[in-house]
Amino acid sequence: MSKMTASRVLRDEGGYSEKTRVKVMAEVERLGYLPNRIATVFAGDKRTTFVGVSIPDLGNEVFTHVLEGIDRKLVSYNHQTVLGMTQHAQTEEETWIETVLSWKPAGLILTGRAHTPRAVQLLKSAHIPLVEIWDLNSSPIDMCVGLNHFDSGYDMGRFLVSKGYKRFGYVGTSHDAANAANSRLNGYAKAIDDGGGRLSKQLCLNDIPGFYPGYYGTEQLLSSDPSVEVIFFQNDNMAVGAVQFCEAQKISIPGDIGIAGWGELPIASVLPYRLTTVQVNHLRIGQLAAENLLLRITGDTASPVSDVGFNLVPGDTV
Amino acid sequence: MSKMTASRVLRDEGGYSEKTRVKVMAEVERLGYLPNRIATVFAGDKRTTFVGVSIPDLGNEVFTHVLEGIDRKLVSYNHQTVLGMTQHAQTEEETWIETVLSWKPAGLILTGRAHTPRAVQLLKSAHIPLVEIWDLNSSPIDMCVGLNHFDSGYDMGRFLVSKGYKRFGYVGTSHDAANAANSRLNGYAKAIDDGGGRLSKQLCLNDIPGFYPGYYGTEQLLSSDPSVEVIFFQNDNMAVGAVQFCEAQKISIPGDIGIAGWGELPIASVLPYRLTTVQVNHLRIGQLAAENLLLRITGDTASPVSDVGFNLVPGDTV
DNA sequence: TAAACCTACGTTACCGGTAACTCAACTTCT
DNA sequence: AGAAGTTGAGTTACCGGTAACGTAGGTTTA
Repeated sequence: MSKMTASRVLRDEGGYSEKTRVKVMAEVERLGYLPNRIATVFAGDKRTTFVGVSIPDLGNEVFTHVLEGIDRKLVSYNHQTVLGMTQHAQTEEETWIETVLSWKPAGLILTGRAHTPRAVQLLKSAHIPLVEIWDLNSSPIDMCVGLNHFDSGYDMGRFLVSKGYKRFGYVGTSHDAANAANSRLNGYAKAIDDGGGRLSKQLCLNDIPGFYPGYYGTEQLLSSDPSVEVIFFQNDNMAVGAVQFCEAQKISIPGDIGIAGWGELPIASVLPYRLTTVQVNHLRIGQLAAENLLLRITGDTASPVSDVGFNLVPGDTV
Repeated sequence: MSKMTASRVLRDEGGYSEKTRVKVMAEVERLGYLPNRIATVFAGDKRTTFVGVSIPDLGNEVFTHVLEGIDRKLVSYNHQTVLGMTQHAQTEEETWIETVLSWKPAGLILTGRAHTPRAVQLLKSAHIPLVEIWDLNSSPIDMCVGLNHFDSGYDMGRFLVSKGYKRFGYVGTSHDAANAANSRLNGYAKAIDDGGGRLSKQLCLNDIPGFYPGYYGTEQLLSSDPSVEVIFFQNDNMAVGAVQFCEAQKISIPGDIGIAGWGELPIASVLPYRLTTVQVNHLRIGQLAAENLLLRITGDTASPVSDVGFNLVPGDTV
């Protein structure tokens, strides 16, 4: 029997008899044959079922939620996630993009919209479906899915202004001007400015945005500027750290100080009071990114810009 | 110029003149040539630089830490992580293994030691480096890295017995008998039995092991059996949920009830007191797994069983 | 009943690298 | 100077699938 006949049976392509099919399948069983998908890709100048997904880091819960949304969707369409942790560095991302492209992925999903010029060049000339997630981008390389971080920061700022606060603080962790957290800070600052308040102290710690930096960041901010009445944190983890600091120091919330987080992470559900925060459906971002990518992989069209939006949660901590 | 000459230059294989090298590199630059690594793998019956990494889910912080340890190490040796979320299901894992193997990965890292018979068969006949992580296994398919979960549960049980507790409780989330958390529970139960105490109530919630299940699980356990004096939780997240529940209900810790967690997750760092827990270096498990795998990929030998151990943290909550 | 058509296969060539071989030109040694 | 070795190339074949084409035998149609 020719290998072509076997190939036809295995691909369920038709053009073979039932008798032949049985014979082929018996042989497959006997030999424990597993197809070499590499050969198929190579032969047909096709692509693998891999989708490269780059995220800044895995320590940050929001990105793992996004990743989970992506992978679940991809798996259900027989695709696999190839992970890329960029450590918030564009050069790392560029290296990773070049490597992953050489393996002929079906598509790419990148976090953030800032890339090196060479990376952009590589992405464009690869001619494969691409989704930039997290921060919304009016002119994506191919597609993008996310929310407007500036607006979410602005809305929080405006809300806090409406609560009567005059002196504002901010605690975050990154110095990277191009990132989304910074857009939130910019929106927040703008809203405060528009509302006649004053952003009297902003802190960008050189740490990961977790509980403990929230804890000591609060301590640091309050000791260097005790006039601050309310603090907006980069995310809920940091805000929870702040709440714990205040509890430990018998600082009343929201009596003595207001606390606001961002991202609605699970931890907030067990606090003694509802945290003021911005609710974002991280899983949905991942799902939508994967869905749009898969549409393009199968040759359909997909919306170039998808806004998943956000919800301000008033809470009880301001 | 023949493509063979170009191939030699690009692989830095020697046997070419400087003049030729310059000519080749100029052409590479001009065409924006990217090598097709698929072709190389295909031609030489070689393997890709992909390493399949299966984890139960991404919602659980411990696994994301392990994954981070793995990926960081792999990246530094020019390998890439292909993610597999098995959703705690062996059949999902089997399907994923089959798919990933057809793409000729350099190696595999699997979480847990329980696999379907067919999966084991596939893994054995693939003849590639393989590390089973998390729970220690005296007879791994190839290699394993982790700790003895039974022992960690036993040690915690013995410690609590030594503190004078008589009536014990447990709150976890899974019903899967083969998993590591269950080994901890078994070790815990054995220590209580050996110490003459009584495991009067154990709860296995059908939920993810997060803060909120810890919160309502505690409520459920205490209302159904108020005699329980100390509760061991599946992980720190659940224990923190329990602490929050007790704070909300004005139940004193450790006066009215003892709380013990497992895994030393970051959240514990901002509690008002030090949580009694078991410290495990999750990142180290990932790193070591990747290290051993890479050793085997490059043809060296690596230890078949690596125990990363654990530390009981006495804390202030019992 | 002959032409037209379909069914179930087999044959050939190709994808893009690289191992293994060949070979001309040049260098070094006896 | 001739033999032997070295250097910098080119040539050929192959990896495992599949697209495209070929074809023998059976079936349908005019």
